[in-house]
Amino acid sequence: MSERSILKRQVCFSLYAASRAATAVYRPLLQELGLTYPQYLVMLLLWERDGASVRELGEELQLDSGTLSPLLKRLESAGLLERRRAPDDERRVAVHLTARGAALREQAARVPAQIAAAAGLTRAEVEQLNSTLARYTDALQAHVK
Amino acid sequence: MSERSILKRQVCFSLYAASRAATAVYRPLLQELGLTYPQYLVMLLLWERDGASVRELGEELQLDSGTLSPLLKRLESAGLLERRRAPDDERRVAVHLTARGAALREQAARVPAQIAAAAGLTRAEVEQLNSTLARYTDALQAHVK
DNA sequence: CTGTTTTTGGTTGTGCACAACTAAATTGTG
DNA sequence: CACAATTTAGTTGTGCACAACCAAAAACAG
Repeated sequence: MSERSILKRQVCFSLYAASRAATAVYRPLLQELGLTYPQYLVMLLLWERDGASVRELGEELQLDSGTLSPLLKRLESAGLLERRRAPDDERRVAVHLTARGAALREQAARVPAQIAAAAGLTRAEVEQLNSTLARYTDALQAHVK
Repeated sequence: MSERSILKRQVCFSLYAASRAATAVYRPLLQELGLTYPQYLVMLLLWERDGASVRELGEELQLDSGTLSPLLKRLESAGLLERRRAPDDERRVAVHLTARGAALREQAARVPAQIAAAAGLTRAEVEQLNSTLARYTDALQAHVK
């Protein structure tokens, strides 16, 4: 293990590299849908929770309005969603799918299987990786606050 | 496990979130050194391999010149390094630390321990996470080419 | 009800990532 | 040697991330 480079010995770098490698695998698949990877994550949420507010999306994705506002604006001008001020609380902006946005779900349904094929990990390994990462993220986030 | 949200069930999102959470823990520590996280990675490499070329740095970091060129320019104007065309092959740009850049290594030496404290994983878990991530990244990268 | 505080979303500015392209230097081939 | 192909850095343009700041709406306190 000591022959690994200075970078590869650090978990942070492995994460950083793995995350970008995963995004690179998604890129060509999502390009067919006209989405970037963060846009795809937003759509995943909206397909399950149409009408979520910007704050709720940000909570799930751990992204602030400085990232989400322009991203949502791009999805809006692509005709996939609409933003409407909530009538009962005008601070909130509810994000609603258009028919086109909702329809995209069918096409996107094929994506996860294609990714899984590329990952080269067993289902059990995926489960374990996922849960270790979740604990790691939680520990780090607790430390920042 | 099925009560996890649509996002948290996907390894790709766990990676994406974990990577950003890790960067967020580094940020205040690196700010004292005047570095961003990707800049810190470049400095880690240079502290071990002063004079590496842009191509070599990009190979290790999996970053292309579109990312590295401006990043190196910022480190250069911060007085931490210099870029010199290699006399034997003028296509290559060798990146050399300045005295200030080399000296920063002492200050940076404290960073990894502070991060480890925040991670909340045992040494064995870190080792396993790291090796699973490396295999995952390799599998994904093989699939892209 | 009035003034303050909090919540919510937005804007601006900086720094990655990465695709697409360019230019210069080197290498390979007939 | 001539000249095509390759290697190496750099530039430009788009889209995240995130800090710092702002404005409007709502909730709260006296």
